[in-house]
Amino acid sequence: METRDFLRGRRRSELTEAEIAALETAIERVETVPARKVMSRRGERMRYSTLLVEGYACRYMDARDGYRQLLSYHVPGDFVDLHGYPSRFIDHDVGTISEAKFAFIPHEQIDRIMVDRPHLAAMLWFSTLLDAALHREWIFRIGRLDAAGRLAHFLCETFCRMSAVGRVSDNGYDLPLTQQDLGEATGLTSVHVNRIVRRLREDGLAIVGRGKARILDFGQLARVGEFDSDYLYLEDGPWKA
Amino acid sequence: METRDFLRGRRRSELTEAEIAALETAIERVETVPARKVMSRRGERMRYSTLLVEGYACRYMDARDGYRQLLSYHVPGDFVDLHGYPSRFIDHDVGTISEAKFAFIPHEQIDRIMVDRPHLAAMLWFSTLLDAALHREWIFRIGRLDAAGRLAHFLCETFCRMSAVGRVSDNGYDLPLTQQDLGEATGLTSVHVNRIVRRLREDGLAIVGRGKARILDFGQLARVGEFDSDYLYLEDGPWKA
DNA sequence: CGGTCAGTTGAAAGGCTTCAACGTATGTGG
DNA sequence: CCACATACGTTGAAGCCTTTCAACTGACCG
Repeated sequence: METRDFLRGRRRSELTEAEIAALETAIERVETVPARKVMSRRGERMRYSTLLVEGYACRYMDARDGYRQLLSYHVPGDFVDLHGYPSRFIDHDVGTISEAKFAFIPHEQIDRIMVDRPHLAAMLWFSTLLDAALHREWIFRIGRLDAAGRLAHFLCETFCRMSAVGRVSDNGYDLPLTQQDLGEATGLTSVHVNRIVRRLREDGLAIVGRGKARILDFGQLARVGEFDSDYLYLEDGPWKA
Repeated sequence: METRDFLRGRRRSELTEAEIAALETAIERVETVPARKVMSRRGERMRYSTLLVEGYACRYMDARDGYRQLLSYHVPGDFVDLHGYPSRFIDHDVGTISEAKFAFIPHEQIDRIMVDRPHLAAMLWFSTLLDAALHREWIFRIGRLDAAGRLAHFLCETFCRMSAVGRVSDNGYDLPLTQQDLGEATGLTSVHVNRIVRRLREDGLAIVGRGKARILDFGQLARVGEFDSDYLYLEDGPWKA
């Protein structure tokens, strides 16, 4: 059951047994990829899409001067490059953060789903729109929040998403990002991320470091980050007070 | 032919006559909406999706302190809130910029397209992924470029998109955005936008004002904004030197 | 012709970056 | 088991890009 976490914890994602089985049989192979490895490159022709089964990955773009901008962060259950299906190629890079396990689904299999299973097709479409909603929230985060707000918002987001796929215990979860990575996700320098992480810790909001995050005061963190989990389309959980 | 501009000028968007006809007959009604009017509100239940036929619109989110963040800018041919189809509601606001004409397509009609016309359905899906690609570029723009770069990038993007749908003449096009709006799109204040617009003009790159933009030196503007039109999936045009 | 809204400009303040050095953990080879 | 390399994290000081605050201009309109 490699598709176990696909759309897990999301509203409006009712899949029938038959649909889950269809998705499962569409998988060609499952592969484990080392940490910090490029999976797909900008402009590359895509013949399959990959579902992240275990581990963490991200999308990113490179600026001319060598700086990176992270575009999204992915957790198990995310259909990472389904964006390459309708257009047959992708416009950004995809890479792993930690060691990760991917299920490969050839595009011909998705073609068949489009023809035979309109509802499952709509759910695949839906999952790419969840990414779009995530992107919009990142625009808001970077465009309108200050450094502390950006970090707080990012932490709230990862907390909720990890919780939805059962990867949170005692308000802590794996977050294998360096301060450099966090800066590339939030449009900040690693130096400034360092100072903000420290402030969040001193203020008792969250502890970030050593590949882990622990949320100490979600309510306060959500206030600082102007975070509202609606855009994640999650079933009810601890983040809805 | 209200769907005349749908996917116009985009690569990988071959629609058959029958598909265009099917889309055309899916339209329930066409409506003209005044400038600066809210079309859909965050959290609203959606029963139809709208195709922008003429005029300009945008997506946006409000921050607590009253500031807005624009999330995308829409030109004729854009299927603005198709994002509300698979999930039945939207997570952001949509409003007009100028007076605009919309074609309304009920979700039941899209359901039928999903069942009867898998290829057209894939094209609808594709059009929402163009939005996602746009969102990613906006993240990059705001996260990694300075003020001049952000404005330059935004101008290159609107220039290319307007050109693709035949709304550019003599390198000039309608851009009915105030400097305040431009600031909300780029994560800047209107005061700073003013200074940058002035600099772009003095440097001979572009003239922005009075609801119009004119590109004087696209190559230089693209360099400043680190702009590459790949993500727009456009047929060849003047922007590919 | 006053009122409003967009645009313009100057001066001061501030948040974040830059630069640079140092600390700390982990791993590897002699 | 220590010496060394490397990568990540920490801290301070200086500088700059952008914001903030404030005032003024110009265009349009009832």
